[in-house]
Amino acid sequence: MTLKNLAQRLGVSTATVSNAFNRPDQLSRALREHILEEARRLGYRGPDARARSLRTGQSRIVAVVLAETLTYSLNDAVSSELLTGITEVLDAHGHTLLLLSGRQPESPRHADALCHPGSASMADGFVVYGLMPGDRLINELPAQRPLVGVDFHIDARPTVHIDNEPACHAIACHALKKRPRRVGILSLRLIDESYNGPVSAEHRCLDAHRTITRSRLDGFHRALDEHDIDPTSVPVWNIDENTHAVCATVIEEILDLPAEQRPDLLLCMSDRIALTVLTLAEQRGIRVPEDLRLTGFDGIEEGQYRAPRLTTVRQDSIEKGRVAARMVLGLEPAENRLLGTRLLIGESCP
Amino acid sequence: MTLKNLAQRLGVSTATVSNAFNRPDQLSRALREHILEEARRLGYRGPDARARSLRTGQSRIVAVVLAETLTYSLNDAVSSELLTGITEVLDAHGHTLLLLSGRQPESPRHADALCHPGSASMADGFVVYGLMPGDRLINELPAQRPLVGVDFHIDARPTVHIDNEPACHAIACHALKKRPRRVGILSLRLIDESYNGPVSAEHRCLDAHRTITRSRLDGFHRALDEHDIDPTSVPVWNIDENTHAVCATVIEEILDLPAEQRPDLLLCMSDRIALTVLTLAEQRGIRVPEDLRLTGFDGIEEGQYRAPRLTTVRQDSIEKGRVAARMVLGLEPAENRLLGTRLLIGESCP
DNA sequence: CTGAAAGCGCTTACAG
DNA sequence: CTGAAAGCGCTTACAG
Repeated sequence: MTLKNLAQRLGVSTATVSNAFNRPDQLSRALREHILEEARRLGYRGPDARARSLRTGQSRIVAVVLAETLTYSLNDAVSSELLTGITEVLDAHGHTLLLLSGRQPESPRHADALCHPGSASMADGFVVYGLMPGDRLINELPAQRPLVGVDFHIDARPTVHIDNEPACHAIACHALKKRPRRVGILSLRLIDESYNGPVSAEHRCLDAHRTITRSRLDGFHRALDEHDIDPTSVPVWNIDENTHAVCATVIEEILDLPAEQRPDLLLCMSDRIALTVLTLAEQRGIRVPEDLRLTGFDGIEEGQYRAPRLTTVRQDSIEKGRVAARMVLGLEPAENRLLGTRLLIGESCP
Repeated sequence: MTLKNLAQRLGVSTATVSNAFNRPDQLSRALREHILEEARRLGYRGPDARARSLRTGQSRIVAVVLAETLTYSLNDAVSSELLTGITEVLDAHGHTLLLLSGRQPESPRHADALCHPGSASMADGFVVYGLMPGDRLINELPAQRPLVGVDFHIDARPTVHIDNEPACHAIACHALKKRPRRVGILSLRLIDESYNGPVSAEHRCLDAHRTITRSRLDGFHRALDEHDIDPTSVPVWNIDENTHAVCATVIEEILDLPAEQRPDLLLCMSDRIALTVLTLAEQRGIRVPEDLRLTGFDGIEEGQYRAPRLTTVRQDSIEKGRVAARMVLGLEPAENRLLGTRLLIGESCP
């Protein structure tokens, strides 16, 4: 059943049927009702989105391109919040969300795929979240359509960011008010290879301008400096994926150090990391904050209803998503935006 | 830049350019390479997905229609696992995921929207997850395209289910081996209105054939019966949304009952509920399992790395998603499927 | 308020 | 291996 079919059966032109669905003001109320009723009766569900999008050049679809795997992004609280904010705006404006992933789990796709934008070119606009592994995917997206980066910079495109460096400086300053015997930093992906464990001089760090982890590390280091602790003396552990399972392997290594080598303050770059420390410390009878103080980053819900609550930086990822979506839809100027954060003092580092 | 443009510039027909992108075997290797190279040089990113989908009738997009709000679904561990399983299969077969929600947060959309399938008609197939509020949305979807229900039944369509009744019977039997003084049931949405609190005779329950909560309740009741406990004597609390915040209001009410009225065994229909009980009980100095035994449902990760681990039913939602996606793509027969579950004994109810 | 006609950008038999 | 042509289902000026 097509619009043309329907028009023939009803003895009107296709333009009239189209108007019945799209421009109520272009035909009489009675005729419109008649057409809609007959459409329903004959099983015509309305104009086909494929044809419509070709004709109008608009699909009412916005794609979110996620740097991480979809599996990760769907299960991570921060990514989920971002998506929540994006969909909130899209919903309100009659758009829907297409999910694309930059980091395919294992896709030995045929070489042909290289020259195909796939369903990406369906979307009216794009939100790109996180540092993509390579620029290939981004270069395949239609260059003329709006594209907004979140949490990392793309040349010649607007970005939505938070103030990572000052936020980390602030939380570290709070933590360092009470002088620790030994500090450690648990970092999210800081280096350019898949690796979990202590970072040493040989490791090649990711480009500072493009990653949030470098900014966060800079904030920590500035605070350490100001408190007369040599940043180079503070060990940094790299965690390649922000999941309980991956965090746990690195953290166990740290918590199982002899008590005199174990840090009594851990600055973590995510709440997920800090929460995993909390759980594993509990299991080992290490008391937080008495034996080990702990800061997180993100301010996710899970960190705020457990006891002890995390001391952390609250970032409003939902708002980040809203802003990005509004830029893509042209509802606000497409320019770089820096969103603020808030220090949250919990019991994990009072 | 269009395919036609490109063909003109290169002095070949549009068919040849199209074949260069889609059917490598239809032209010489040298010509193909030449075309692809020139395409790149001239900024042509490959055939437009909109036109292609109109022509071929395939968009390589599969839509997931979620009964709950996207906000909820993206933040819930079980929904996220389902989506993970779906995207895994879609990715492997070159499809992408479109997210639709049945339960719009607040959308006073103009009446016109009623007669529009919107971008839904873009998709090649549909996975519908959970009981939709009303059949309207489903009836708007193109009837000829594959559609698979998950966790609830749609007339004349295949469904992927788990064995809710037997699973709940089994976990309740386990819990009732040690006779409780007083049992309570914490149920997910069981009644046909937004309500949080004790369920009484006046409440209208949702249709038994369509909801998983009724099946789960039946399983609990059968076990109670077999253990000589009158099911009608066991209070049931309704929780309208499976989030920490909503669960907490109901649970606080229960935990704050005088000790002699408070249940010492709570059968919960989700791990989220059970975990919230755990957190709130901890805060009140109620010991689990000594003062209060607790069972969950789902087997989400968060329940298995905390101490005490939850006693729960593990359902493999990722597999549920895989199966549903494979059915939609026609990779396996579109027929009703019942997936098994596994009883997980943790310390919350040994 | 209604209809005839062009064309969105592509793919696919089909003829050469 | 290549090209000319039809047509996927719709929307939109435009003329009446």
